[in-house]
Amino acid sequence: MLETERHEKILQLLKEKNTVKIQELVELTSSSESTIRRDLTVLEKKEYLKRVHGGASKLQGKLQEPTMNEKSSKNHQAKQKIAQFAVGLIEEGESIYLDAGSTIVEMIPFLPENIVVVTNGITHIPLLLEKNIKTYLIGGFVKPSTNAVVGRDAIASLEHYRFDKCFMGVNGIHPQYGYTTPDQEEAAVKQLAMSLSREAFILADDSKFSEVAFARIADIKTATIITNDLESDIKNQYAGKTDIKVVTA
Amino acid sequence: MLETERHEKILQLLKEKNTVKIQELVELTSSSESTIRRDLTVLEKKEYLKRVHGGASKLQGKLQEPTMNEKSSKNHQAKQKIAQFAVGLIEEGESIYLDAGSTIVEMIPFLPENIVVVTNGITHIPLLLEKNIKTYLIGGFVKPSTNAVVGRDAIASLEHYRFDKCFMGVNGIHPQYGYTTPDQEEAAVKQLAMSLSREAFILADDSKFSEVAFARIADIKTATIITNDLESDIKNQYAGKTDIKVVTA
DNA sequence: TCAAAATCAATCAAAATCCTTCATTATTTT
DNA sequence: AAAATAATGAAGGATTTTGATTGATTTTGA
Repeated sequence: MLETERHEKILQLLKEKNTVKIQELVELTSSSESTIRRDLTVLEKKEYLKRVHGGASKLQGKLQEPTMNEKSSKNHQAKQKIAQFAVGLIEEGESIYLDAGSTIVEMIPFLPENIVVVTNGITHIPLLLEKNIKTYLIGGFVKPSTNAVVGRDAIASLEHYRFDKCFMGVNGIHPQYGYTTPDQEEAAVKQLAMSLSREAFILADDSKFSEVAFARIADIKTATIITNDLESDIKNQYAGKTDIKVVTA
Repeated sequence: MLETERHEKILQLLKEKNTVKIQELVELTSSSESTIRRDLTVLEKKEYLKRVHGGASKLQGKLQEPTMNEKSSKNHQAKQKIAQFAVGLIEEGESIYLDAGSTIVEMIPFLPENIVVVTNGITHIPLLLEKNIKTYLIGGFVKPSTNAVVGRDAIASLEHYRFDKCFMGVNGIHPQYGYTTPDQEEAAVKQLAMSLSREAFILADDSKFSEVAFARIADIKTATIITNDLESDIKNQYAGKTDIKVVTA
């Protein structure tokens, strides 16, 4: 691989995440640990980043609130673990639907090349193209707040496709009220995408459990949940109602 | 193959990708590794790019623009004038189709708010949203090199809409062969968008006249051309065949 | 604090890329 | 048309990059 191409990927990921682990970069670039270490050394010398034990971090003039940092990075780590696990379920040659949103975007760096991705998330596109993944975009109204494509035309556009697997973020998971999200139009798109998939997966950290948002997407049993460690009383609530895959962080 | 033709291909790809591998260029130009290496050496000396182990990368900062600029910056001013004139044709409340591509993107800063825009250019989206313009995106395959949405699904997606006006970039304008562009799939999308519009406008600087590219979009008379100053012999060629609006720069 | 685990730096052989040279093929000039 | 000039592709050895291994260092968790 081209030296600068790898450097760009590293800096790109760092831009999104503030900190990166060596192992992530090894997988992202499919090169060896040694190579990544050498890259980091070079990039540090050029003052593009700061090396830290275990990886590298953004180099910024002012440090942010340490409490904020600690919390969000922990949350972020959980998200990444979940995303990485989700990608592990994908097999070569499959066609995949990726929901718009920050939960799902974490999957992209880990995706294999030989798949077809359909998405309604415009912000995913550059990342997908950078990975040389065949990418299809749903047509329709672009919701300004989230850069997600929704509405009547999005529904019609979706009907053109069928998926092996789809991956969704949601705002609420509840044993009785099912999966929910605040926006009615996004819910409709998610619902249809799920019904067009052989298998549906919900990615959610533990904070989403027992929450209920305005618009209902689907019943709890229509998807497999991928989440991080759960408290045991929550686990019991869902026992037998649907598959839950727990990623231990 | 002509030397300059290869050089242009190289620079073109570099523009899109930031970094290119030798092997990519070998395939793209179907010439040997040696030749590509020689080309890169030449282009580096002219400060069009930077060689790196494995290929070449864009040189960033100030150098890249000004060297190119004898041609490009003059060209850019013309493009802007043309774009501004085109926007002047739009009236409040109209529904507009904007083609993907660098010619059309120049229009966006001048657009009024109270219109509806449909586009197949993903890179236009953030600019449009920033201006609070109601934006619809065509669905379909995302062409990596141009970030344009094309293909069968794009065609189907387009059929949902009707436009008051559409604005297009093209690569060739010829009195006999009409409007042409290098990519067959993009041509199909342009063609349909034009036929869905009450009025169609082609934005083109004078370098596009008398050129012919691979894929035909439409006959010369199906659109109004917006261009900068033309030499009089060219003007005569088109006299009576179609409307030409000339923007004096 | 200490020991186990993880991460790191240094080294070296293998692989990939690069440069030089030369014969061959195109293009231009005469 | 022939000669001169320029561009091309292939082959070899030189150089750079890479990945694996080793032992040193740092972090982690009891």
